Amino acid sequence: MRNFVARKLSNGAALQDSDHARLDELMRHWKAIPAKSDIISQGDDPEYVHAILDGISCRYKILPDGRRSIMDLLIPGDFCDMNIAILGRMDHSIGTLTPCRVAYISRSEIEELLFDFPRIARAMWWATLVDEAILREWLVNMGQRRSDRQMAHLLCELYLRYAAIGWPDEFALALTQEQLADTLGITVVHAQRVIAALRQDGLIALRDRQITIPDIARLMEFSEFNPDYLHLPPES
Amino acid sequence: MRNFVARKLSNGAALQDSDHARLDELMRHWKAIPAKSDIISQGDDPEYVHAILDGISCRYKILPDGRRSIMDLLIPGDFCDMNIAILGRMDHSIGTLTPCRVAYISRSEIEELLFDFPRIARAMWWATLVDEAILREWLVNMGQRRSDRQMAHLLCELYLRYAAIGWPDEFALALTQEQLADTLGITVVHAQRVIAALRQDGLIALRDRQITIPDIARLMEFSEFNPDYLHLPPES
DNA sequence: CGCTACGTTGAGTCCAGTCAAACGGCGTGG
DNA sequence: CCACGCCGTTTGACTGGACTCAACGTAGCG
Repeated sequence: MRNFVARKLSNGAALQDSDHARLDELMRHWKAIPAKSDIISQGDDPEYVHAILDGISCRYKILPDGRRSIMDLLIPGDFCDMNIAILGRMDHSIGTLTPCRVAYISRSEIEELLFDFPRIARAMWWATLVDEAILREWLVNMGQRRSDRQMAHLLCELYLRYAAIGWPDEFALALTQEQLADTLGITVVHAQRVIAALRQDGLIALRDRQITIPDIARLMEFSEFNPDYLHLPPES
Repeated sequence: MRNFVARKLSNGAALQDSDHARLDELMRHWKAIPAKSDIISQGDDPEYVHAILDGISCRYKILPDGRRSIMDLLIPGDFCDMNIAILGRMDHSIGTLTPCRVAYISRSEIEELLFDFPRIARAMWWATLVDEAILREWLVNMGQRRSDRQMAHLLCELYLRYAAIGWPDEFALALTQEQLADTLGITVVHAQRVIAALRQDGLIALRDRQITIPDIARLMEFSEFNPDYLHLPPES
């Protein structure tokens, strides 16, 4: 099984063999978590740092009236709570959307890692800053675009993020319409209509209840997608 | 003139006299920038790190059709581009909304600072992570709340952020309706109606074309404001 | 076989956008 | 000094995108 954490980080810094070896070691310990379970809950002061090895999870908050707001999608290679030690308590929760395999690493191991492997430390910084850039772009997306463009923009981003970790299979997104709706801040009913319209126009396709992208260039043009904010290395 | 950078950072770590002295030294060099000018533009690879000493500026992007999306408001004490060296080029711009005084610090001075003053370094980390938490809350705000609550929520946040740097005067926000509208992702016309409605209900007041808050507790209740995400120390 | 979760469709409502116009303050230049 | 233009604010009428409520379809599963 490939190490998607290493693949992701190598977009942020040129890792060497010793870095890869250490990362492989750290990913040995993992657990399987079913869909729709919390990895960390709001208010926790977690003991371990978690990284997604497989599946999709998300950062989310629940509002007083019960609505859920998804603020981040975490795919294989992403860290959940790298820096939470500095803030103390989690101000949001992290939960699985699909079944996930999640690596857990003790805080002391992380501290050693950052100290002994400066290239990895730099790549971790890069990853943190890219996460922030993604948040900013999501803000633009929600604030300024109509919901069909929003949906298309989100799909473009995920397509590129999967590409950036060298995902072996063709892009196929297994989220439910409710999960997509909570991410975009729209209702399930409206999400359904948006998806239907994008399908009608051939911008996306469904296979096995999963969303696929027949022509990424067309989808990017439709959603005015500019990949700069992902800070990926110039494509090889 | 008080050092708002030091005041802000002391919310994230207990600074000592030597830390304060060094921060005061670093803020010696500054320039005045008129309203509506860029401090850093998209695509730049800035040589200096900037901190706001006075006034309000913002992170923003311009969309292809000319609309502006404001993704962050920077008030005195906030750093603009702490970590941009790692990402290389700016994926957004930073510009003033009101006239500002902006300190500039060379990258090498920053590196020395982070190395020689571990308490400051830790506080900088704290500030970066709080910025991220604010972005996430803005995402919740835009996605899930109606525009009157959105506006109220934003005002509550700014009220607390000004309080957290020990702002000497009563809170009074000098942004135009267009600037607020671009921040919330609504139109100027609608921003005007929202402000008028909040005023009608006595939740906000205008004085000198500036927004003031007669009763912060009422405004917080109205907007379902939960201050946890700002990670401020328990109020003294 | 019936339950549950997810997806689909329709009708009506409402929040926010659009277009348009007018008002007030303020600085500038004739 | 006044006229003018600019900027930000205010108001009105209309439109439209997204929400609400409600029902039905469908596939998987105990």
